[in-house]
Amino acid sequence: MTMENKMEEKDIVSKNFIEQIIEKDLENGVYQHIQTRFPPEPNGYLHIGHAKSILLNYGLAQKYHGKFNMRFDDTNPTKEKTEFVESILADIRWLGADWEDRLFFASNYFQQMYEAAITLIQKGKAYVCDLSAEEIRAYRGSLTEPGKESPYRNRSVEENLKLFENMKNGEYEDGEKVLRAKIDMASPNINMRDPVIYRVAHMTHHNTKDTWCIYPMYDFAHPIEDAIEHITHSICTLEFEDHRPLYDWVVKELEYKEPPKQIEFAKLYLTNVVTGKRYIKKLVEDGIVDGWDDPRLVTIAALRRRGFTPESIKMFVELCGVSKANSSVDYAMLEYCIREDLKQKAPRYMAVLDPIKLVIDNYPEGKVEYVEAVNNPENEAMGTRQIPFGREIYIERDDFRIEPPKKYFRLFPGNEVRLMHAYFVTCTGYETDSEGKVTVVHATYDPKTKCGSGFTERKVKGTIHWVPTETAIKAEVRLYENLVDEEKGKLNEDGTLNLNEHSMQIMESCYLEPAFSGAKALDRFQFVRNGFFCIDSKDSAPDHMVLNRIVSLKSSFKL
RNA sequence: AGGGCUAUCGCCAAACGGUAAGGCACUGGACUCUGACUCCAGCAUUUCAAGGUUCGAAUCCUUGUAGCCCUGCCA
Repeated sequence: MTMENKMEEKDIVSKNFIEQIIEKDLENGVYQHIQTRFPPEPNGYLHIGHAKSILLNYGLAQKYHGKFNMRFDDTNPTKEKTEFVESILADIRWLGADWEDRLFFASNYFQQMYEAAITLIQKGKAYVCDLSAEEIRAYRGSLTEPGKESPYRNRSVEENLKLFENMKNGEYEDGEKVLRAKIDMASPNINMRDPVIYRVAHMTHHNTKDTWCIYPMYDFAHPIEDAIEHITHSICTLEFEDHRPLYDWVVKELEYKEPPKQIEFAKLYLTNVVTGKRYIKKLVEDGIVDGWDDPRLVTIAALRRRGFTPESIKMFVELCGVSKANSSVDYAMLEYCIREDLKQKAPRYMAVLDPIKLVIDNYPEGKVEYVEAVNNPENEAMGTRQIPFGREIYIERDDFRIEPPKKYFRLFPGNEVRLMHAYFVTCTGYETDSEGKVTVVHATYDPKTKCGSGFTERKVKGTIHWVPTETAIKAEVRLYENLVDEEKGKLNEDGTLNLNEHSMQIMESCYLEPAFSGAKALDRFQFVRNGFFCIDSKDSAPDHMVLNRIVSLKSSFKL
């Protein structure tokens, strides 16, 4: 069954709560169409959690024949960089979310936001406040006590208008004055206690440069951005639930037709994995990882470099579902998705990580023959390849035991196994060095048992991988494991992380089939559980292959 | 005068008063030129707890409990 079929099956079974809201809105004529958006602030790289939001918003737009907008929420020049704009767009493109010609910047709406603020002032719903940041905090009250009103709360409309214009014209220092919404200082919701909606910041903005020295706050800007773009369902994460009354207030006071509605869902966390922009940023800045695309991270760039496909991430996100319950998804689910996708499209090659020489004593010296191997038994369209076979080959050290444990059915003295794509061989002996370490394994082969010969007279329990000694390609391999936080994937109180010690292993060497013609470039590989490798590439989409022997080494056979 | 949100299997997650879907993980077994894949079987008499309403409750009511978020001129 294909991934698509599985997904379709799921769709039949249930709809998530956001889909239910949308369908009800469409039925009741609240909206004639639906429009969603993904609105990141360009202050870092995207990670797996953002993928959920992107794919959710894009998927919803597709499902209900609506539109999906890309929008940078760049209302705070102190944190944003153009560098991040580019990386974010590249990641979203890679994920396959298509914003068509609708790429927007909140900063392009600054004029409209400025005018909206004036509207509020004229309606007596906003005022310029001279209190300092500290004073505002003090006046705001606490979680259990109401706030008290600012002495500047009742300035006249005319005075507010003048003062706000002065703010815009740069007549005040940063922090000297702010514009506040006039709502309710006694509200149990702290966000409604006359929130600041405009602040002064003399700073060059990545997009608008020095045009403005006042910038709108998120709570004021976001509903306006959504309304301007005719967004219907403004989907965000749980921590904004408390902001929804303010969102609705802005949209109502500004009298937008068919106002957007905010819907919140739970963020995606991966169990024991460092998620969260803030934490990833710290790892990058502290040099604990090589960069934003370090394969041990779960940024989109890292997952791509590590070999995850857009399809696998899409499948993962859909499998996780959408709800309002805080949860942490098992990393095994992500691994399942990449296995599911790659097993159809990755060629299955052989490789030996820790080699031991196997000499087939009854095979003619100097003879080389080619055996034919299917590239992917589950996908015949991938064709076949020829592998040179000879008297001496490498096998995996772990595939030979002098004293086999119970139920071990690979090579040991007297036992016969299949060399994948080649012949049956029977182990006849072995050599060791002075320390007892096995250096060479001896065997004999049975010419009748060649792959493709149709030989069925007897069977073997084990099939092992091999590479020719002469023509194998030697490469350095890095086996990456997750950067795991033994606690919760979050920082400790003192700012440190509880990282595992073995977040990366480096293998000295790896012997690969000659099929890897571009092997000189292949100095780095990544390991995905159950034997999926990909070529580590910063510049292009990674090539994948499946090294099947790893499957048994890493996963199935537990001694 | 605090407010908001959430609790269903080890992990996600359906169920919308009619008798606990599905996926991941795990455990058996079959198959196998990859100990993989695939296949088949198993995996919540019970939904945070305790009461109540009802012929019938995960769903409604009451009272608790636990977790997450909120006191930026961040988003």
